[in-house]
Amino acid sequence: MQDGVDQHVARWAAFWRDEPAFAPEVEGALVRMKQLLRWIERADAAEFARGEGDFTLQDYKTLHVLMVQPWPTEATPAQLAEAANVTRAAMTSRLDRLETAGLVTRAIDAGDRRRVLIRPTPQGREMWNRYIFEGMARDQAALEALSPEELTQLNTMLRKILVSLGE
Amino acid sequence: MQDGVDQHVARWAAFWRDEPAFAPEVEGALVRMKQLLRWIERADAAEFARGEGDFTLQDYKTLHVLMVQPWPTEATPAQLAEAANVTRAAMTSRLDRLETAGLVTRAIDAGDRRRVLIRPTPQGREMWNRYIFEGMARDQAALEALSPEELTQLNTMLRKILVSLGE
DNA sequence: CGAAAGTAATTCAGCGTCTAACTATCAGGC
DNA sequence: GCCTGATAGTTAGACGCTGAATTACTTTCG
Repeated sequence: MQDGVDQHVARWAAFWRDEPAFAPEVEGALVRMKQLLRWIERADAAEFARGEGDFTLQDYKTLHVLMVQPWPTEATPAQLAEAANVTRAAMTSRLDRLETAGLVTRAIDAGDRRRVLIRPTPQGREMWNRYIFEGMARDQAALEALSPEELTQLNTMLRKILVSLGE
Repeated sequence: MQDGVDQHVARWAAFWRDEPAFAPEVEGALVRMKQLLRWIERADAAEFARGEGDFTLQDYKTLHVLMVQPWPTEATPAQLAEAANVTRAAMTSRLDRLETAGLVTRAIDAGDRRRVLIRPTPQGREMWNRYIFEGMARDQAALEALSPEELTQLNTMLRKILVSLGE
């Protein structure tokens, strides 16, 4: 079996025959991961584009990184920014939108009054529930080509990598 | 062995005990891939942040999707936009920058005069060469936790997934 | 042949994100 | 108890991206 990445990699393997920095299996794996994640991203975007409301994929992702926090479901803007991979400034404006939409609340931390604690409202939880299962179903469909054993192996390898990177 | 994703997944596994849409191994694999790619992205960004020139990581990525084209190294803006995962409008302005920097050329396709063919200049090729090997070395370092056999297995699984998605 | 539909690149307005201040609060040293 | 330095969040201005309209060219078909 072969995919588009194989051809791409084969071309460079021929070109860089004696170049130790070029590792076909490394480049192949990374390009494939990028393509897979992009495919899922597009599927998610398509789903939200269909929806007529003004609840965007970006809003959903912001809400998601909050809902995924350990109990009690709350976090500071800085933590959410880190989890969402955006700057704190960007998170401020994202939270403004979610707050005015009534999906999250802002509360000053009594122990450290510089900090702000973000918590979901009941409507926020409900909104998240409305999309999370469909999203997970799409994720499952995207990986359905793998058997449970293969999926476990895949996780084993990825886990090794992340542990080696110090996460 | 366990990583941060395991804890995260274990929490939700307990919460959604009887929810078929939640597949721990699926969510785990996707979150891990995202984290790995983010780690590499940050390493690349750090490298370019050190450089004092006005050649940005974004410029590099744009140049890269061009250099990676099959011989002869040329492509239309639309192809590059697809490869770089941005809109054509965005690619237009990216190419403006590269063109004024003397790294690529624009030429009207004689066969179809609506099309524009982008080609690297010698300076463009040299600029790309200056960064590509360091980038690949970082990629290799990021995956060094895996043995060659594991790397092959990893690619086998990712290939299966991409083929099943129709790429 | 010539009109209509399609395609490629570009331009432009709107908007989200980033960098760099700025404000408020906390912690440590004299 | 203050001053210094660090930290959390927000604000302001610049920049890049998106989506829609525009221009130029090509293809299709009556």
